[in-house]
Amino acid sequence: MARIKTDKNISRKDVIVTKAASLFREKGFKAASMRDLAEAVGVEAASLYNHIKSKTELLHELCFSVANRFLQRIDEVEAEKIPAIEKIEKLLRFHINEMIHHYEEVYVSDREWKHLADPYLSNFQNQRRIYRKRFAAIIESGIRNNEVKKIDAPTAVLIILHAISGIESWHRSTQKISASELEENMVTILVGGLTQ
Amino acid sequence: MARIKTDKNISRKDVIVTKAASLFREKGFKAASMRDLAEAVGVEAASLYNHIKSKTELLHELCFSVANRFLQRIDEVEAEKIPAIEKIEKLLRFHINEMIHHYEEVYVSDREWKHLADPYLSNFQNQRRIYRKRFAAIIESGIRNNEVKKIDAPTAVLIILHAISGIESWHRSTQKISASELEENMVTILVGGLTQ
DNA sequence: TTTTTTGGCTAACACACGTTAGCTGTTTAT
DNA sequence: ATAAACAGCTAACGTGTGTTAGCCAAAAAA
Repeated sequence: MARIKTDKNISRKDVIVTKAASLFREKGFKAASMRDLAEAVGVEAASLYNHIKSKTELLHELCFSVANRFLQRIDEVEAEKIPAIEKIEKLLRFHINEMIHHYEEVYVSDREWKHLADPYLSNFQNQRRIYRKRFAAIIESGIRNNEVKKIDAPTAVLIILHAISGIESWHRSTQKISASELEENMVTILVGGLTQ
Repeated sequence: MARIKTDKNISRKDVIVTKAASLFREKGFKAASMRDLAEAVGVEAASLYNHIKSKTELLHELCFSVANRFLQRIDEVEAEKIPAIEKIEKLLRFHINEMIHHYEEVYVSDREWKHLADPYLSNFQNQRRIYRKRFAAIIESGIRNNEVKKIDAPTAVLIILHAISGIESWHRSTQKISASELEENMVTILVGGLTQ
C-alpha cells in the first residue's frame, strides 16, 4: 500500500493539486485523466477521491488561488501613491514573477478556465473582467498625466497580459536566458512601448 | 436526408473543416466531440466520415494551413530589401490581420497543436521553432544596425507573438474598437517598444 | 493496548467518445 | 434511361472516462 508522501504542513490534497497543475499544463484539462493523475501521485485513481471531491474541484482551486493573488496585488498597488507608470511596472513585474515561479498554476488558470462549470465559470470571468478594467484604469490615468502614450488602454492591457503568457515559451526553451534578464527585457520592451 | 449545403468551389470537407475550427476554438480540441461537430454541420456523426479520415485530420489541416501561410509570408518579407524594422512591422501587421480575419483557424493552430500526433506533432514544432528563429534573426539584424534597442531577440519574438494572440480577447469583447484602430495601437506599442 | 480515523485497494457502473459496417436514397455521368 | 458515384442514415463496436461502493490495513488517538 503506497501512501502519498507528505512533508509537514503539506496536506495530501496539496500534493494532488500540485501534480494536477503540472498535468493539466502538460496535456490540458480535458486530456489529462484522473488515472494519469493517480499515476503521477503514485496511487490508484479511486484513492484520489479520499482527498478531493471531483476533477473540476482541482481546476477551481487552481484558478481561484491564482486569481486571488493577482487581485490582492492590484489592491496593494492601487493604494500606493506613486505615478501611474510605476504602478504599471509593478504589476508587470508581479505578473512576470508569478509566471516564472508559479508557472504551472498560472498557466493552467490562464488557459484552462474555460472548463470550469457554472457558477465558478461566470465568477471567474467576472473577476477577470474587473481586474482588466482596473488595470486599464491605471493606464488611462497614466495617459491623462502624459506619462503614457495616447493609446487605447484596454488594448494595452491585452497586449501586456498576453505578452506575459509568452513566458511559457521561455520555460520550454532549452537555452534559457536567466529569469532576471527575461524580466528586464520584458519590462524594457513593454514599458518602453507605452512611454514615449 | 439533410445534405451539407455548399456553394460552388467549397467542398463539403471545407465546410466541415471550417465548422471544426469554430468548435475547436470554442471548446478546445479534446472537449469538442464529433457529435457536436456533426450537429453544427447539420448531419449525423457517422456521415462526417464520408468526407474526412479522422478527427485528428481536421486538426492537421487547420494547423498546417495556418503555418504555411506564415512561412510563405516570412519568405516574402525576408527577400525584400528594406530596413529590418520595416520587416518586423510587416510581419507584425500580417500576424495581426491573420488573427483578425482568420481568427478561429489561427487561434486553434496556436493553442491546440499539442493534440497533434506524431509525426505531425514534431513536424509542426519544428516549423514553429524555425519560424521563430528566422523572426529573431531579423530582429538581431535590426539591433546590429541600431534600428532596434539592445534586447534579447528571442524574448522580443515571444512577446510579439503572444501579444498578438491577445486579439482573442478583442474578438470576445463587446465594445470593440475597430480592427484598424486595434492594428495601429498594437503596432504603436510593440514597434515603439523595440525602437528607442 | 484498544479504538477510531485515515487512506489505501479492487471492482464496477454508467456514460460519452471516435469510428466502422452496411444500407439506402440522391445526384451525376454515360 | 441506366449505371456509377456520392452522401446521407441507423446500429453498434470497443475503449476510456469520472466516479462510487465496499473492504481492509496502517496510523493516530484514547
